[in-house]
Amino acid sequence: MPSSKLVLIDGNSILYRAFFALPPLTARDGTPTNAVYGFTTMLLRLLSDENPTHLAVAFDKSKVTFRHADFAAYKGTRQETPDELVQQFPLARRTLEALSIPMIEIDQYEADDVIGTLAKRAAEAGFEVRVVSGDKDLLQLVDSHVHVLLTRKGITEMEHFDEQAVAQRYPGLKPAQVIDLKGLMGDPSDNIPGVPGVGEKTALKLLASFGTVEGVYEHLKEVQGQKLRERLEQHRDDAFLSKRLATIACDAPVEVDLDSLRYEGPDPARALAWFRELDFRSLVDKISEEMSHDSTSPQPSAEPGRPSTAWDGFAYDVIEDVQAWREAVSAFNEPVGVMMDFAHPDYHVAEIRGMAVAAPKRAYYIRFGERLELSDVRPWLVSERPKVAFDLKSMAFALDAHGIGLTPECGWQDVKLAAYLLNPQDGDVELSEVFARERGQELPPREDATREKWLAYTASHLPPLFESLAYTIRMQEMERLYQEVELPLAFVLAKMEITGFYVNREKLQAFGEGLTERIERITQEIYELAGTSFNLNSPKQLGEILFDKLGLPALKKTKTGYSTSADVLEKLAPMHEIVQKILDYRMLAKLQSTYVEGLLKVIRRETGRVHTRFHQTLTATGRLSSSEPNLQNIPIRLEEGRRLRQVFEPTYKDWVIFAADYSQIELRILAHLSGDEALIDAFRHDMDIHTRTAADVFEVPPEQVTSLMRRQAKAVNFGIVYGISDFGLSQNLNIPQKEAKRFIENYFEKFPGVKRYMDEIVRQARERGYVTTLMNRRRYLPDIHSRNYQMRSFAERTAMNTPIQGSAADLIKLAMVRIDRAMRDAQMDARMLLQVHDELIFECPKDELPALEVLVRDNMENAMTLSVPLKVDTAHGPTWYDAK
DNA sequence: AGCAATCA
DNA sequence: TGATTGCT
Repeated sequence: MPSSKLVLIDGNSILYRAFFALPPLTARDGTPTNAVYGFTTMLLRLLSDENPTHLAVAFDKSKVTFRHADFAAYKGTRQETPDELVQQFPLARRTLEALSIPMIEIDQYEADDVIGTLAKRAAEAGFEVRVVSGDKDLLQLVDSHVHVLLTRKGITEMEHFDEQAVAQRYPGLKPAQVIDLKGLMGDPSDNIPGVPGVGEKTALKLLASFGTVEGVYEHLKEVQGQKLRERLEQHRDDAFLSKRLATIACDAPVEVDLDSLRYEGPDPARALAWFRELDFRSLVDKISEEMSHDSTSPQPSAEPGRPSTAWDGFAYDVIEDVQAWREAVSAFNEPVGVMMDFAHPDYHVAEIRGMAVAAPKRAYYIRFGERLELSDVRPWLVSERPKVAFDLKSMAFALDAHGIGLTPECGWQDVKLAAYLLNPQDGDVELSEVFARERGQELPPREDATREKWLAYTASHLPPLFESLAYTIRMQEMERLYQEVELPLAFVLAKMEITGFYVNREKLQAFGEGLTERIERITQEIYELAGTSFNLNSPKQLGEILFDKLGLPALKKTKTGYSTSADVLEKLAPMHEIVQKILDYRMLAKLQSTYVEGLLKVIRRETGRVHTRFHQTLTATGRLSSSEPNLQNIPIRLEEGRRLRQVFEPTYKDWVIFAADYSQIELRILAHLSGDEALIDAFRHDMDIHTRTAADVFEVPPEQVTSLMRRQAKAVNFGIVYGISDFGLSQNLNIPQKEAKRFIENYFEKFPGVKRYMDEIVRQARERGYVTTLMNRRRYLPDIHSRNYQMRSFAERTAMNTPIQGSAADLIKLAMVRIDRAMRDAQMDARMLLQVHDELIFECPKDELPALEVLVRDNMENAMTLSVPLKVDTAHGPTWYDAK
């Protein structure tokens, strides 16, 4: 049996060294991390190089120690520890916690003393001991079983000192004489005086002759050199004091049992989660690599028939009959990873070939066929047994097509959702990207030939992956957002996608035919006015016609040429009748191509409905997005486009479309977040907020607010929500930037709480590197420190906008989850169809309308309690158009 | 501010 | 990929 090996680390010394040895380094949130980084890399290096059986890190507990009783000025010349280092001590402690490494500190004693005491005890108990520090004083501890590792220039480079190495570094010196050396030399860094004029050379010579400080003074007369003798005589007390100060107390009251320092290796999930939080990317890679190879850390066994973490040797069993399935699944008593084997890359094509079910130590591929059907695994899929998936919404969608309805109560967790909450800026990511980011592991390529193995392999990794994500989510206080909002919402969204929205194809085609006629007519008119035909859809050709041929002024340019955007064309409209026709053409063409043709393409033949996809893990703010088709941008502003909504009908004849939207949700959230009294007051009195803003900003009574004033105030309110810039507002209102600036200044004067909030949130973003929403959804803003004005300003506006937009997203998502549950509880037939950021669209039988209205309004208005009331407007009608 | 779709 | 337009 190999002997026990104890590694003792001088935490303070290493952190101090690391801080000054490494360039500045910060986490995403701006916290300095260079010292912790060095500390951690050193720890990991030690673990792999020394392979300790026992391990501890010692810290100084208090500034005042027993040494100060002896010499008040001890360490008196030390500079104040820099703030950037002070901040890192708690991080170092949490690092040790994450790595499960014991920490020791004792009142009145320094880390040295703890180390000396433990080293001595351990050596007596037959341990090999390694002491790690940056402080040469520790060399006094060296003996045949205690070696000292001193950090070299960097931090991971170590110089190994045994007795021989000490004698080499200080010619002829024994480790025990280190204190005598220091007694004579002193140590300016600790304000230990020593004997002035005695340096290392002289001290070593003296000690070679007389052994100790005591020996020197006993034989003072024999010392060569009168001046030296005089100095020694004069500073006798200093010499003895210095020796005492340098002497490590090997009898400190350390009430720690050596057994309790036994080191079993870190918990990989905790360690990785913590390193991820610190943004130690290279360490995340490194440690996951080490853990998958290091035989001392807990690993799945590599026995025959059992999976190892490595792809090549990965083994899994194929299950094809009910009996084997039951046996396999009943043997799991831990969270199980599940990967569905879709026959098609699009989950809306809900064909399922099989599924992988695996934990780190056992993996199966379940092949569906005659002897085992999906319905056989249904009880397990809907049970409360803990199961981990990647993209639950797609599973819930596909399984529903096979009569298996997953609910939030079914014991599922979702790696994709968890990963999104931790890094929303990455958008919709693949499983392989999460693996790469969280574990530093490359996933093998997904190939047809190894499909089943790939699924089993990845499934086996899902549970630990989820564990580490969940740990960080808890640390960032997003557990409620995950458990009570995003996770249950996935099931709600799956249901909405499954339901779809009925589209009256004939109406839509007729609408399109009307458009075609108008487009043809207007195209001819434009060609006549231009005197030539050209591609109206090409901004380049259009620009040539307008600005070169017709000689209209080019008001704005783009990177590639003239700008022909709507705001430019609107200014040119009075100058030539072709311009308005082009604007009309643009509108009609948009309606035709995007909405009529686009919608017709995605109506499902079988259902006559469109089944949009809601992306729950895409936006940086927490909003949903919608695609194929995007039902979140169906026209409404202009009547001609709005009519398109007439093609969206209820499923059944006697049903209606019901819509409920939050009134001024973002400004209400701003009122709450900022605590601005005027804004809060306005909403408590349910005023028309734009009129009220106009009255304040233009200093007139509300009755005298003109429509222009209200329009301008409305733009200011928008600007405020988006994080105002005078440039942006001037563009919006088509006014000089100076005037826009005055509007904003006026606004902030009337709403000082808003001003304070905006300043504070930007300050917070700078300090922490991120901003948060009401439910602690987080968004990192690394550009907030950019030297580039544009990028920095953008980050600042994002800092102002994200808490507002993101909190609104939190709010409506929470409402959706509750509404879904309430509708199920009440066994209603009504269905939620769409979410459009601040509104929800339903279809329901006419007779359910009153109950649905109450239920929806209640859950939306009371989703959260803010300092202003939440107001919901509702409407209904025979089509979406009529629900206004 | 945040998205998606279309076209060249 | 960029320009444009649709939505909140």
